[in-house]
Amino acid sequence: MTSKAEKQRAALIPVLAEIFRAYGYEGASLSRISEGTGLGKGSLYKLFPGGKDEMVNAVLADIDDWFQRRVFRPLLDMADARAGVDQMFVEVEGYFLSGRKVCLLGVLALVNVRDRFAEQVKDYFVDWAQALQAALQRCGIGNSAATDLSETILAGIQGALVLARALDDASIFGRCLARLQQQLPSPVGRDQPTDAAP
Amino acid sequence: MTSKAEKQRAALIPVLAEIFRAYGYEGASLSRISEGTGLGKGSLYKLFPGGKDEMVNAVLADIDDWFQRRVFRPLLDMADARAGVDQMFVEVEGYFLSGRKVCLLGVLALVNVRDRFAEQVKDYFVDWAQALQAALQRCGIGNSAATDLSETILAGIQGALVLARALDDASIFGRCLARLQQQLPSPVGRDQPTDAAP
DNA sequence: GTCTATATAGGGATAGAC
DNA sequence: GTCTATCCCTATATAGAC
Repeated sequence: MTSKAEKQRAALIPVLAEIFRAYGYEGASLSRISEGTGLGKGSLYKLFPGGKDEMVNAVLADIDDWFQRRVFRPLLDMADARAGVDQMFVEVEGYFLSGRKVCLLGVLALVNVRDRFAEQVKDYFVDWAQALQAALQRCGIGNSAATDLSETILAGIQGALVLARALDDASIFGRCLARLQQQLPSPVGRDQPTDAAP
Repeated sequence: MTSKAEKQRAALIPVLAEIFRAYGYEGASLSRISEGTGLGKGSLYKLFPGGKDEMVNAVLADIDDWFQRRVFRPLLDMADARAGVDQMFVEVEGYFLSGRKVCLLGVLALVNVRDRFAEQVKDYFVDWAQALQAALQRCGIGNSAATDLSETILAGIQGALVLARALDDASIFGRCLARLQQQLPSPVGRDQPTDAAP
């Protein structure tokens, strides 16, 4: 049983995630990783023989797992679809620390190390889009409208992270999420305060 | 007169922009730049004594100039504010090649070389947000609603680029832009086909 | 299991030949 | 003005001491 090493590996994932998030793949040098984790390079290679690539893959697997459990599956499984969508917004806001953290998948999507992690990046967004689309349909939205809204919401979230970071103003993230949520149909017996103003 | 060198520099900017866009700051090595521009490192340093930093700054200045002329100033100056906003969407779609190119400012916003270009990144988005907000107000939208919508649109554009790239599907970009445009008030005598269904 | 030392490659940057 | 050669540093990765 390599349980010790496995536990250690698992404990490192969040730290590694933070570093890759902050500096990107190329910007996250082993020295920085060594400094951030408090482990020498030798130890790092014992735990991740594949080097940075393996670290990123481990981080991506962990992120995927988190989203599957906390976001995608609730969207697909919850009896009350609308509640699943609402939960998604709550989880997402928490996950990105209300806009102070950036999306590693988004970072990897933009730069051209992308080709190395393209499938995982794509799968992540495809899974999310499909789960959200299905939930929106179950909310009573038509097929193509649900696809559109799902796309709008995913793009809106990613863009909110970019903008919050660019303007160095985390509050943008919450506001964007709230407006995206307003585009949802009212959950029964509540009207949307979008158009008619006093 | 160093006009020759200046012209050469100017001609290089778009190539450099493409490289930084594709690979990010850290991923754009001088070898890649040398290969992409067809110039040796020596020549590059003659033209940009400050190295990569100066190259990026030159690219950012060029981008800023382009957006000022084609997007921000029209938004601020055109008598018909709504036409200015419409032009923005057209220009943006063209600029990002309908979603096949990514936004360098967005890339720089996400990774932590960011601190080095933070002001320029911030200024770019601030200028855009302010110009758009002003135009939207002139379209008859209330102050705070215009701020909200301006934020939504900027985030939506950036997010659409991320998503298009992540899913490797450029068509996403156009669809997202179109939906953002639908959130604008109707330009007089045309109704929004959003809510009322057949 | 951890770190230090080291191998090897590639990074940015400059000097100098042409 | 351009490239080649070169400097020095940092990067990744490994080997081996403890």
